[in-house]
Amino acid sequence: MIDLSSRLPRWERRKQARPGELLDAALDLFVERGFAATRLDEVAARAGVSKGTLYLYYASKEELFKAVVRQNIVPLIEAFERDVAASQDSSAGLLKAFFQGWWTRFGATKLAGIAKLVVGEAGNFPELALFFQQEVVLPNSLLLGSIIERGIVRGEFRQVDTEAIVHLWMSPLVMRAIWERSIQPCCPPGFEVPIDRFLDVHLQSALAMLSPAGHVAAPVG
Amino acid sequence: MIDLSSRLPRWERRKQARPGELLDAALDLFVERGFAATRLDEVAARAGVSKGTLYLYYASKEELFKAVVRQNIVPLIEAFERDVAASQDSSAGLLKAFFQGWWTRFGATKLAGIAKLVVGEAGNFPELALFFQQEVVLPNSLLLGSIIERGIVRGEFRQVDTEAIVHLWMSPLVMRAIWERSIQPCCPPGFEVPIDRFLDVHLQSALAMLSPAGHVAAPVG
DNA sequence: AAATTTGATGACCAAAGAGTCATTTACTTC
DNA sequence: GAAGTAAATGACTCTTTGGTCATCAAATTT
Repeated sequence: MIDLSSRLPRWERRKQARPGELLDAALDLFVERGFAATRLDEVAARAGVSKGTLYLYYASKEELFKAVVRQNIVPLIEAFERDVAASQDSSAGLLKAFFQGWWTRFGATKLAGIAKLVVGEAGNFPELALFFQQEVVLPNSLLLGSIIERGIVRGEFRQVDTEAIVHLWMSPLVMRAIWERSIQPCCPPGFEVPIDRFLDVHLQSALAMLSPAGHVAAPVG
Repeated sequence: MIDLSSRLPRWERRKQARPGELLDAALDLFVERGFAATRLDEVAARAGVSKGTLYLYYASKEELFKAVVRQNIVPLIEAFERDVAASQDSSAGLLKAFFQGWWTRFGATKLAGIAKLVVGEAGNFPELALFFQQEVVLPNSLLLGSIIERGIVRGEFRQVDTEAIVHLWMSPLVMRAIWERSIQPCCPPGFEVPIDRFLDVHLQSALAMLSPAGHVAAPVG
């Protein structure tokens, strides 16, 4: 005997809520498994719907991924840009805020998993890599570059090779973020360098190089 | 009409040569496509044999990968260690040689593709990540650390947080190597910072921080 | 030159997984 | 409350691929 009176509807129509729920589920799974290894069945299941429903809202796996980036990372960068533009701080303080802000708002969050994914799978999905470069990497590089140029213009920093420096200084941040999500979790025993110590040394090295009274390194070899 | 007299044997028995040929083919494909996306059929085809033959020599895809690393990267690091141990140069010169040697012998070669692969797929293949960490990353870090310690002991460098510095200074090298094999190839138009300029700025920054007369960065924030 | 050994093959299997679509059913409208 | 709309389903197709194994045939031995 089945109790028909208490039967719940098998599903609900929730056109407004579905896209966001699917995007959240997709973010989690893309970050956990990468792009190729994420199963759309599983994304749908985590969002509480069937795979067919997912295709109702996103035309393909790639479109789903782009939507995840657009919802989560693009606005983050835009907020970052506004903060920098509005800052009244010294350029050195702004630089410190950039490094720390980058880490706490991006590097330390699950969003950094997206960066790892793109780097690892760019070769197999060039479309996604191009999209990420244009929407995320480039704006971020320009932002850091603008901070450095601001310092130079104001006479707070000495003249430097801004373009090279931007890449040089993003490297430790990006690398650390990737590392914590790839090899490190597989290697439990070793005590790692705490992030504070790491960021500290990084900032120290950066400010040393920008100091207008900057010393000259001894020529080598 | 088929000319039977010129018919070649359908295959040859070449127990000695097969493993090396399979390893070379596997290296190329792992680097091109990554671990998960590399097809064993294709590895076998590139080595001129069938998939069944591949399994005659390597028990699984993972074992094949480990064999590739053992043959190509492990000896490279050992040679590197010998070079450093035998060096009569100043510690600053040794450091420069390490950065440049790392780049020319590893970063600029297809072997760097293996590093990209491991970073990107560590989450899905923890065994491989652990193996790579132990056989490649750790020895490399220890080697760079030993150079820094050597300089400190000799009084050529000031005291620093060696552990943090090792990670900080490997980051730009590894990141650049990964970058050139992931996102950069997808984004043709932009002129990139040439590697010489990049390594130059990197070394400059490193030596600045190690200088015994090292300046003190102005406190910020 | 027959018998034996073993390197090599390729058809095969089972397990995924991306994307499709005929059908069902929760809501809306009148 | 009947009819209509569209949100949601889930079974299905088509393809791919790691790994197996019965069989074949090139060397080697006797």
